[in-house]
Amino acid sequence: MPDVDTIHQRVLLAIVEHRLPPGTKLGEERLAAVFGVSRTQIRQVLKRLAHNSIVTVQANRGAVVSSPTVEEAREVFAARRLIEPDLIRKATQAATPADIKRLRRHVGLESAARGANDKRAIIRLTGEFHQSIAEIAGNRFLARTLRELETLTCLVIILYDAPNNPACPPDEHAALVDAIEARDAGRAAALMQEHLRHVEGALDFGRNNHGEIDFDAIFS
Amino acid sequence: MPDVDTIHQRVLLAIVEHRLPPGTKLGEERLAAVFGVSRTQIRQVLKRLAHNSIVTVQANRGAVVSSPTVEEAREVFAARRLIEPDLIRKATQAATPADIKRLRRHVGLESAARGANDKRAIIRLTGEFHQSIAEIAGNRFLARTLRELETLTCLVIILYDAPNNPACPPDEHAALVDAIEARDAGRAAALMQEHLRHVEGALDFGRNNHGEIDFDAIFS
DNA sequence: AATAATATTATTGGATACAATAATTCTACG
DNA sequence: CGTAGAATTATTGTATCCAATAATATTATT
Repeated sequence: MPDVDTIHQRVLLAIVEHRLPPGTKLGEERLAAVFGVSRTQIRQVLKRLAHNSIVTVQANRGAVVSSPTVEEAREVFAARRLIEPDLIRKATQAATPADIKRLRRHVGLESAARGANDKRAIIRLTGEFHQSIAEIAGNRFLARTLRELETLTCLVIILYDAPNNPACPPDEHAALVDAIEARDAGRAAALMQEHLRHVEGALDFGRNNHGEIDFDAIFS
Repeated sequence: MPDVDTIHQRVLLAIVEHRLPPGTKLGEERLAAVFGVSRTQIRQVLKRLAHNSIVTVQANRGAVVSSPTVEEAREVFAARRLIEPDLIRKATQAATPADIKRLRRHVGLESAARGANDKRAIIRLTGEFHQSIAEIAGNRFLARTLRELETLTCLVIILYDAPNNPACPPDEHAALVDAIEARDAGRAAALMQEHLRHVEGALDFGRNNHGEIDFDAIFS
């Protein structure tokens, strides 16, 4: 019988891996049955997700996986461009040899997933990479904010990515680790900024999100 | 009969205004009686506060107002020094004349509260000023993070401020509004950074927090 | 008399039952 | 045949009840 934290993690993972796309209704009874727990537990999970904007709850109408608007998507990236260069600067100073080893191993896993064309693993590992850097940097509040932004990024990508778009430019993570290992905080920060611009640049905000139809655009 | 949001606000305000200092036990039944609601509502409020680190819950032992450690305090300020200069930059670009007028009026309220020596009003208004800038900047995720950091700052101040320390250097907020009005984003950002350094600098992290006793320090 | 073990009490955690609201289906009328 | 209204169903929101855990008081023993 899984506890609230476990359920939260599993639902989050399902959302991140795009098994629960934006717009999906998350009924309480349904989830309770799936995890074999009472609604009480599910309710806590949904509240938590809602607090991070991962899920949107309407009064008396339940929870659905959020569909970030174009504005929200831009704000997510603006926030990441602000926070992550600073985090990697701090990480470059704070990283122990063990940390760097761990990052290298992680990049290896990413390559493997890319080789196997395992998209879900790629998405998950990509997110974990950025969060690992946040942890090494050692500011729990910024790390928490990044965790939230990272998850939202996954929703944004599924809504707005241009077709046949590589999830994350393949070897930029490796370059980031190189800069950390060289203790070159300036380069690391610059690479991170560039990296985030690449990810955002690969999106197509003109294209409407899949869930809702923009009648204005159609009948104009 | 107040709803969850109202109760959340009122508890938060009480914490911010130092009427509920760090370490205060927040018993569910007690709060439920105070607000005339059931424990169910109170639990939601406490969960929400816990999620923002305002309150700390121990399993089966209830919730207490958090006592940020020295490390956490430094991390709060590090995060603010990163986020707020950027926010005021954005606010400088985005601010409408009405926004600027509102900020001026707010600074006026702060002066008045300082004149009346109303410490609780000073603390509250100071926080609201920073949050107003975040709203004008228009990034809801950064604004949310700042809101959390602001509240934690209030806890940090009560724990670590040097006695007889002016809450916030009096006229720096006015100078910030001046820079916004002059559309000088660079100056605004620099002033903000300086402002935050002043606030942090006025704290005494050597002094132990009031709640817990450091036996190691005493018997060494 | 002091301490340890035990019993009691208080408080939190969770499930269930009930109430309120929204969604759906059915029926009646145009 | 289609639409509007009403009844039904499903789902969320809330309170209460019970169980589990921790804190406190009591008692017994050395």
